[in-house]
Amino acid sequence: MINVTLPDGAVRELPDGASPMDLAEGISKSLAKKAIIAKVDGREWDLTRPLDGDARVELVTRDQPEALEVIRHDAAHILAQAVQELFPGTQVTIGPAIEDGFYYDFARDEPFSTEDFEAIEKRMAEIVDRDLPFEREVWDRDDAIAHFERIGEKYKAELIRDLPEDEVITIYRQGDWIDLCRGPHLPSTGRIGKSFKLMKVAGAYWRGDHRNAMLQRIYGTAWADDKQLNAHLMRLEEAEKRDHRRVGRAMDLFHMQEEARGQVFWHDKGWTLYRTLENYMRRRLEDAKYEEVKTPSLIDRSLWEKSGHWEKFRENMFTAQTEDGEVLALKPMNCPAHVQIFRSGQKSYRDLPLRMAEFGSCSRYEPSGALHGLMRVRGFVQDDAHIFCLENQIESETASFIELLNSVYADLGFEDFIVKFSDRPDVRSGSDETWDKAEKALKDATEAAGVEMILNPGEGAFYGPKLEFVLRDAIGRDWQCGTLQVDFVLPERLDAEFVGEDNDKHRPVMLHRAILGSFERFIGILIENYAGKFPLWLAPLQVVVATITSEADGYGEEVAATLRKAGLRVKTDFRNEKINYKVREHSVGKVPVIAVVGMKEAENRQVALRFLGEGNKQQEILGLEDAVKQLAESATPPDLKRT
RNA sequence: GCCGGCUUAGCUCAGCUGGUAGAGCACCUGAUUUGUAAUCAGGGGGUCGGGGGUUCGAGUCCCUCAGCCGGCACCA
Repeated sequence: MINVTLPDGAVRELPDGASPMDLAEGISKSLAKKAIIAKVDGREWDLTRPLDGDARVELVTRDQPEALEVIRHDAAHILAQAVQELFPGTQVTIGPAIEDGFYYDFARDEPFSTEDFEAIEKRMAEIVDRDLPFEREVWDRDDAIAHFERIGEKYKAELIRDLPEDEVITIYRQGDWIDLCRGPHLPSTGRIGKSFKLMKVAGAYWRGDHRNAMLQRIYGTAWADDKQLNAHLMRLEEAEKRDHRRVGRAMDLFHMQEEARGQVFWHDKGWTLYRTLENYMRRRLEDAKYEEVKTPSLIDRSLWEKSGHWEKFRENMFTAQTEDGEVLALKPMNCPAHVQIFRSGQKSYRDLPLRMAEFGSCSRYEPSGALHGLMRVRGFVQDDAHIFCLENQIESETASFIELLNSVYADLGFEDFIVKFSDRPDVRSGSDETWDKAEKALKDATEAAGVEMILNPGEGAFYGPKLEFVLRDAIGRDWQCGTLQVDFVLPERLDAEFVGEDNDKHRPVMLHRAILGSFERFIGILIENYAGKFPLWLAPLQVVVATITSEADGYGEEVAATLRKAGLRVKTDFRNEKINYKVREHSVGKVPVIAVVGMKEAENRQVALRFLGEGNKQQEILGLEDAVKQLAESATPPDLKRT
């Protein structure tokens, strides 16, 4: 007999060789039905896998979030089986559960198309109906390799070969189909249900390496029930409406075109938004004791060679050649230029920390496939700054940077975001000792600031480790916006120095940092976050004064003039149209406030303010002076409200 | 850059197995002076992404280039 301890502390006796399923059935039929997997002493465990002794056992049921991962993983297996049944000769590789779904990578000469999805989904449903038990088997390593080689699954064989020597090779069987897999799985295919849907096909390199073969990845989504599935599909549909490219066109913010790939034509309204954001950032930087500079766009290649960028990023730099053979590069970033300003004249330890900011226009020749609306462009402006400081100032500078970033993000509507810590990459500059020092300094400082971070191994910059502040777009894609990088390398390479207390020359440490990252990307995220319905202070057009009859136009003009005088961005709509028409048009155009003016208002010197909202007509009739006062106040940028 | 898909009016999209292009919205004109999400009537607008080919005939089939979209790779 074995003793099983339940989460509530109760202990149950079960016969030897009993499985978590037996446990569940012993408790209640409905639990046995709802159970997905078990956690045995904290380890994930198949329900049907016999327990190997006394243990703490927890049953994970269908309604728990962890269950979704298992359902999705199972769905990936079923997808692979369906594909192999329908398309013989297709090799399987890997197929994990991911956020909202799963994928499976296949090797096949013929491309899959979304037109194949219907047939594949149908076959998947059949496999669910077959209710095949998932059976876990432990295989000998060499047998497993030989088996997969024999059936022509060279990717699987390679995977097994590369597993650590002591790894237990487990194979999961569903009917006559088997796959190398760590598990766990549901007891049978019937338990998964049919709340899944194939979403898209895409190319993906074997093992994520571009030197390897290109596989075909089929993405799917899977949920515990149809309600969840439909809710997810609905969310996606809603998210699509927030796409910054779509909203940007609809609101006439910007456009892009072939002749200037990866660069933005900012229209009047988009540029107003941009400038509002820039002015806000400028005030925040001034408050935080930064100085602002401006450096050249075209800089001789010799400087890029010194900094190390030429060697590492030459292919991604735009260059220009003069008549006499001089090669210049359009600056892809600002740091070497800032070091030049630091180097001009003498710097003393008394000048440190020196915080040098620039709204720096940068150009990078990004790979064609990487371009993506405003999120990934070739011409962009960073809210860049470099903090030249002493080693013992890294911690306090990191702390105040994180505080500033938090405050800026909160003002712009982002309360939570992910922070990643990226350490030394394989190809890098600087000695291991320098890296040890830089990584420790950044990590300690971040921890001291109380920030939770996710480790992102090997993803640092070539000159130093970095903190990445990641925001999410409407459909869940992550984009790095803010960053903080500790750099002991560039000051050395570019020979930056200051005179210390001891009257000797010393190297400063450089902190590279950005809050928005690039205006382009950040505005893209901002558009999607607000779905174009910006808070009043950011909205490019804040108020439309719309008259009901042309008799009120004179008063309407006066209202508009008064609002403009109070600093608001105002347009008038005196067209010969019904008020319904005007309200609809400006609501669709996401104008935050419509000031409706008819003869009633004109006679009483009032305005009817209608605020952008979900269907419900929120309006307020105010005296002109009160209305102006109220609007001017709510249009005040958050930082100016605080002072 | 790689794999796949897409590209028809300003926008969103129709156009079956090849027989020389349509809708809604937008735009323009006229009428309507209107009270909180679309007033009515009329009108203009497309070398169907570029180039090449097959065919008596190509928006439709084939090749090629470009751009965009979705992933992957890259991201100082």
